[in-house]
Amino acid sequence: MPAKTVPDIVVARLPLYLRALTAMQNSGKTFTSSKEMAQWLGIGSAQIRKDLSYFGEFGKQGKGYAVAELLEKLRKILHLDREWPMVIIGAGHIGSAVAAYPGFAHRGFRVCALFDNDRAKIGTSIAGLCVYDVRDLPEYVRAHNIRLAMIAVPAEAAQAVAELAVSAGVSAILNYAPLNLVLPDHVRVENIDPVLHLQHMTYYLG
Amino acid sequence: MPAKTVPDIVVARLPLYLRALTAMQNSGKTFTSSKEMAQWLGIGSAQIRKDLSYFGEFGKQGKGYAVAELLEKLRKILHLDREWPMVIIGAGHIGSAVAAYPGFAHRGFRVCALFDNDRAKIGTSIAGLCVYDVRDLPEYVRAHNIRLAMIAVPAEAAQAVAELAVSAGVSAILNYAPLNLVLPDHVRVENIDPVLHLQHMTYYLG
DNA sequence: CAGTGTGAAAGTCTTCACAGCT
DNA sequence: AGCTGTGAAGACTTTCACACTG
Repeated sequence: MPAKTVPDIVVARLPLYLRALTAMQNSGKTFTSSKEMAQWLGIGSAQIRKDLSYFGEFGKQGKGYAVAELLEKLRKILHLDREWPMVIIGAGHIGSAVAAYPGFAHRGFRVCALFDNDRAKIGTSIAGLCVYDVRDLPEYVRAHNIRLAMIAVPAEAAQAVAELAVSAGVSAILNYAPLNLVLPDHVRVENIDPVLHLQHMTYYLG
Repeated sequence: MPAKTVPDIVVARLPLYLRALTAMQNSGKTFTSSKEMAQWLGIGSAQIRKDLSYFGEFGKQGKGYAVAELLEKLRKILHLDREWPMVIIGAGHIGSAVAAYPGFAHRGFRVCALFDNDRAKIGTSIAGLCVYDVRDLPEYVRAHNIRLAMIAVPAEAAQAVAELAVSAGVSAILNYAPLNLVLPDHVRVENIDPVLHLQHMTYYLG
């Protein structure tokens, strides 16, 4: 569908549009406009129109966008017209909290299992999910065709488990460990480090 | 110190440099170069040099950068030469996990207290911190001169508590609720929504 | 020589502004 | 009349490449 190749930064905004549209739908709206979405999101309306134009023409001239229809299109574009199974590697503080996060299910994702190397945790269950030995990760990933992993182990261990996951077939990683993972180009990595955000903001807090 | 005004995107990278340098220091390195840092971070060396040049000249020609010295300079620039007290609003899943996160203390931040509106939680303690009534937030923020808050309440409640926090003097917010907060321009807001990252990545997972 | 600091060039992203559709 | 979709302009960011320094 994309005629030109789509800038990554544009792709990154689509989930934002999805989120705003979902909120609108939940509040009963059936139509919206680039202007309304823009106010909601705090960005410019032209940007939204241009971003969407990379993927097709979804609006009705003079009327705006049908919320349900645009939602469906965006979901298809982002491959959210299916459910993505995920594993979490690391069953400590962060891993447990992420496993218990109720926000995944309704937005396209399902946490299947946790992995750890701590014998005290292996075999227990967290948030209703089994904790397996990290050595069984490759087998599990292959058996269940897992493409997505979240890494929530200490920084020292992160690179090694990331490589293990990738060698088993994982091709996208959401990394909570505070370091930069170095992985083959075909693997997508996104990072979450709250401290980075805080340190960014303190710059402005004279 | 900044002669020109510094692009925000440059400021956003400084914490990354800080993190890499800290890791280098912990592994015993005393000198590094823009090239080495660049490999570590997966970006270009020229970018690092140019970013740093907005703030001064920190390198030694032909030698590189003294790790400890550059760390100190960056900390000063980001105002991390002090400890920032923070509050967490919302003592549910996410708030509790964030409160228990051990990664703040050594990177310039200290969680002081949690706030919630659930009578069952108020008065209890989580991760060694008191949970207070959210109605006492303004008083607490003023009394302790809090500038930073993390919001971890359900989406429906987030805008209201953000406004409450801001009216009491909070000027930077790290928002874990999955919506866009609309606040006065002088308030800095950064958002963390793991699902956004996942949805970004699934685009590329054919 | 190895590596910084930096103008200038190249590249990318956002915003403008308007033709065209309903 | 109101709003989309989009070239073209403008703004911003990254990268290049080299004079300069210890």
